[in-house]
Amino acid sequence: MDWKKLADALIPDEDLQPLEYYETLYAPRNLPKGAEVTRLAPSPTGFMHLGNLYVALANERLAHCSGGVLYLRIEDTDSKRKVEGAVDVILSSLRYFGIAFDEGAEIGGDYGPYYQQQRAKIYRAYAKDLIARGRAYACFCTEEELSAVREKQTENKLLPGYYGEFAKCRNLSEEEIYANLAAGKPYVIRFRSEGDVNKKSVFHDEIKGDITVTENNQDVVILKSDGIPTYHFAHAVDDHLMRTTIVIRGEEWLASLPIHIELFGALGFRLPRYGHNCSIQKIDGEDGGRRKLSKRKDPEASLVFYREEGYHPLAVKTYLMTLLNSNFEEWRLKFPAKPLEEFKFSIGKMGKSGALFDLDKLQDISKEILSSLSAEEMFDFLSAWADEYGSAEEKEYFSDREYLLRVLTLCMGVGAKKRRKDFVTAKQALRTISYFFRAPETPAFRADGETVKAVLEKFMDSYDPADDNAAWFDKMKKTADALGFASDMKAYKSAPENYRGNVSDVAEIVRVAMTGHANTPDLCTIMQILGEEECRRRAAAAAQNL
RNA sequence: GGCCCCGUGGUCAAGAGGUUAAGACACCACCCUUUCACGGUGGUAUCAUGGGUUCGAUUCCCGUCGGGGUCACCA
Repeated sequence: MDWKKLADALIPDEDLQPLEYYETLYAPRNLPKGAEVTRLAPSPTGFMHLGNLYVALANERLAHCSGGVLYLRIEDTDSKRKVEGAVDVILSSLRYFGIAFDEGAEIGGDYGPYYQQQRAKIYRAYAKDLIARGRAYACFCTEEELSAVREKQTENKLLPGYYGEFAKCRNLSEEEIYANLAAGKPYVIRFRSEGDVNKKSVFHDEIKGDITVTENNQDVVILKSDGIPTYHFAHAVDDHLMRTTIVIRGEEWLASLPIHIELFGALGFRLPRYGHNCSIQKIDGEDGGRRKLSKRKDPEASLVFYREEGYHPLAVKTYLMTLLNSNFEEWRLKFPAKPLEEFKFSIGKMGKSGALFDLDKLQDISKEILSSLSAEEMFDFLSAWADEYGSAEEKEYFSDREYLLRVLTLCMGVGAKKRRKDFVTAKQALRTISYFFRAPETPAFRADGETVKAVLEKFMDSYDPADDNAAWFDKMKKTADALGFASDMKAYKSAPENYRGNVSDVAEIVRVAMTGHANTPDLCTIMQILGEEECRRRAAAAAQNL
């Protein structure tokens, strides 16, 4: 068989470059020893998964901790799944979560283009070479034929797929091929595998360690009938030409590693190193079964979720880092003020088993991150969130910068001995401080109406906005004493039956009347911020609505 | 089902042939406290299972079980 001629017939493009052209155009990178070249290779489906960020972070840290390069390649080879604006979703997610890449889609670089659609000629050149060398062939099987074969294989408990005796088009005669072409039958290009599934070998995965790989025997499709490559083929060509040194990807790719190994070999490429990262899981149902975070079932699988809820990007990143490198958390606790870029990320510290998504942990980290912000930084963070997701009312909070800054300073405990950690997300923070902007709707008191009324009346009678904290609290105590509550906590504790309650119960009534909440920062300061007039109005309203 | 990966508290996990088996989150208790938080102290709780190797195994080996992934002209 004249394979050269066949290659010309199957891939008739006349404007293909010889392979040496690409090899010299995309010369090996000139980087210091140990520098890693890693990549982000999302497909533009319009959906960014937490797992995307997880893997992105690992690749980013690996590149930048080694003085290497991180690039972004858009894997847009599936025309059916392509979604308008999806690249923007990718770019904006990476920007929001602070994953900075050095070259790639939208910013360019020496190894582009970085959109696979634009690399079609390159793939076709390499595929043509494979055909000319007898390592790839045209397959004219229809989808129906393929699924019929697969069904039969499953029925007979055979390994499903296109291989060996089931690879009908593998040994088509020259006449048959040209007849099919003349008849205009659509075809795909398949790789001619020389592997044997009975042969196994040990492969070193950077994360999993030594693993057993079974040789590939599948004649996988490398060019689809539209002439666009499949993932496997594009991966081999691109990661070779872009000179990727290490590929960190989800462990769902482990199963196709044998294909990639054979493909790289047939193309004469040196295999990059691989690290297969386990995916983030979630408990499913009552039986305690685990599964991957699912795009369809779990809102928290989507990166949009964290943005809408107003999680600080650094909180999400920090949480992911704790999952990625087991010694990260220890480092963070030791150096709370250091940026996470200073942590020495190590691929060897990546876990082998899939972690369960832990919202509690994320929230704890979020509190800590937010409590480390200055009032101004918090203002900016909240403002940016409100711009995009806040209600009209919440957007109004930002019109008086001075006022909001006072509120934030108090609520965050800026300047106090200890910072407060009440804020978890932007959304929750804005809800929490809403009482600074409007009276609570229906304050819920634990005490009975009579008591509430008496306390509010008595306290507001003596209230003077000019009082300092001590004077203010002194009046709170007087109110307590006058109404049969203990003002002295020790006295109360030794004989609680002698009192209706203690000064904290009295304070709670005023607190709830002012804010609607039983838990707030220092009440005295809140009342100063609200202003005398507003405080009297709220006290009166609360007493009236009982 | 075939193939592959994984298995230390509820969760993330450190760990080593001999340890009182770290730490963090969550939970509980107490302390601090004008409430709430913060903070502090303490506590409950873990080596999936059977068999080997060994003086000794949670650690090494094999089986079992359990969980996960994958078997496309999707990535």
